[in-house]
Amino acid sequence: MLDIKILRNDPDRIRTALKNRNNDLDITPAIELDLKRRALLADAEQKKAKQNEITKQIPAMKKAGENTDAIFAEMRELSDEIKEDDTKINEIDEELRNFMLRIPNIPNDEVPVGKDDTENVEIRKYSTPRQFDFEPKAHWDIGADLDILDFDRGAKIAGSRFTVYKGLGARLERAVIQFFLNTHTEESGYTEIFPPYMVNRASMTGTGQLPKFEEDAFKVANNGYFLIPTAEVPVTNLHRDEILDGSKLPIKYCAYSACFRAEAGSAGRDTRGLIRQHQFNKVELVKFADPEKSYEELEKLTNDAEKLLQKLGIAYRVVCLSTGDLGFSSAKTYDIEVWMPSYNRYVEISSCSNFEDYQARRANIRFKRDVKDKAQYVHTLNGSGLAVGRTVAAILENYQNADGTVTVPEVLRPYMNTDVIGKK
RNA sequence: GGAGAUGUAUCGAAGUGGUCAUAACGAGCACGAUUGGAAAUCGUGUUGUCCUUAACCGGGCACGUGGGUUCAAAUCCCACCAUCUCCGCCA
Repeated sequence: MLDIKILRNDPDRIRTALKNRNNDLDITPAIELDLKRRALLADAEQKKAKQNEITKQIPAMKKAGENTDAIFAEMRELSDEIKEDDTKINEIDEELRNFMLRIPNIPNDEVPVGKDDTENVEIRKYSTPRQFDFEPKAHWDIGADLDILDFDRGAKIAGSRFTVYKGLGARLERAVIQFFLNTHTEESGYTEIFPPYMVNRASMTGTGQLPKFEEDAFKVANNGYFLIPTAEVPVTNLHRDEILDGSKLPIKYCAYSACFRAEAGSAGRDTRGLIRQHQFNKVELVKFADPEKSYEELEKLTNDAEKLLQKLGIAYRVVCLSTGDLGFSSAKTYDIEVWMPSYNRYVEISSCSNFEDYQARRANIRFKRDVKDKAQYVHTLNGSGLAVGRTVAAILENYQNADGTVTVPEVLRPYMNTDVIGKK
């Protein structure tokens, strides 16, 4: 959520941001609601002040034996008026809040202005795509041929966009998770969290998934909870409604979780393989940072995620998302894209964002530099480190051999207990 | 799932319809006094948020959350949430 003061004092800044995002939302109604709200509020508060003052005198009047009938009648009327005002204010409040929750974050000045993902800017590249001296297969074919991925049975027992991992496939998925978490905790200083996979509405609102993107989430029928679309939701909300100790910043968490996405609106896209599933595994990195250092922390976080692909020895590139492709809550995002031979292009495997105080304001996460200081909002950041299913897909494709087997990347061998995934 | 209890500031805790939410009392914390220095002791200070204002001042709201009753609610009523204890069920 944006600071309402920006709406009051510098609405054009929001208008520009919306325009750069290709968002045609008109904020005029919000400005009017805010004005109306403040006028009503001033009126109601004046009435309440009067009510409080007279109420204070009543015990003395009663003690003195004075007749209070007239004053009670007058007060009843005042009380009714106040209730009426309060009802109106509450309605406007909710309407305004709802509106504010649907205004996306303002992109950072450094973010390239662009209409969509074609105008993202490549920042750097690691290694070069592997050149094959045979016709490489797509990971879904490799997985099926090696009997380690079972898409048909995934569809049978659940539905489309669900996959069963089997044998060394299941083990590879688990190895990747282990490798990621161990690297983050042992080398990069993150504290591991294992969060709930279901969260309440307040948590989903805190990180920005609600109210605008409710149709993208799975909702649990009998308790109204949501299946998490990413560990970002429970982990960022760990500190919802808290005031953090400034000397402890940055707080760095990593978390493995399954992630659940309805993938509404992406029917027909990436229907084959592991790229777009209703349930997938991901290791997420989350930081709570001092506003003055958050962009420094974004670079570090992105590097922490990149390190995994370097260790795995797979080509990737980092792009800075343009305003037209930037996520709703984010002020700046780097995507890490891994080389995927079947797509013959780079495919997103991580998205590293600085949300500045946008999520912190929604989730009310603050900090004090010193005990005497006033609490201020932290900056929240997160990034995938990395998407596990897509990593497995990238490994299968980039490490495949002419005979149909797949070489296990060096760093995963301790977890896999084999050098090669071969036919049985 | 059943029964009971609890929810007040940083923590413990008092307050059961108005004169104690500028929230008693105790602790913590900050500053000061005392001291060679510390402990102990003494003193002073210490909630958040919203509206208004250049600022000061002023005002509103908040006793788990949301409603209701009342001229007036921490206090009475209803619903919900969380925690604890016991019972049942369960990996």
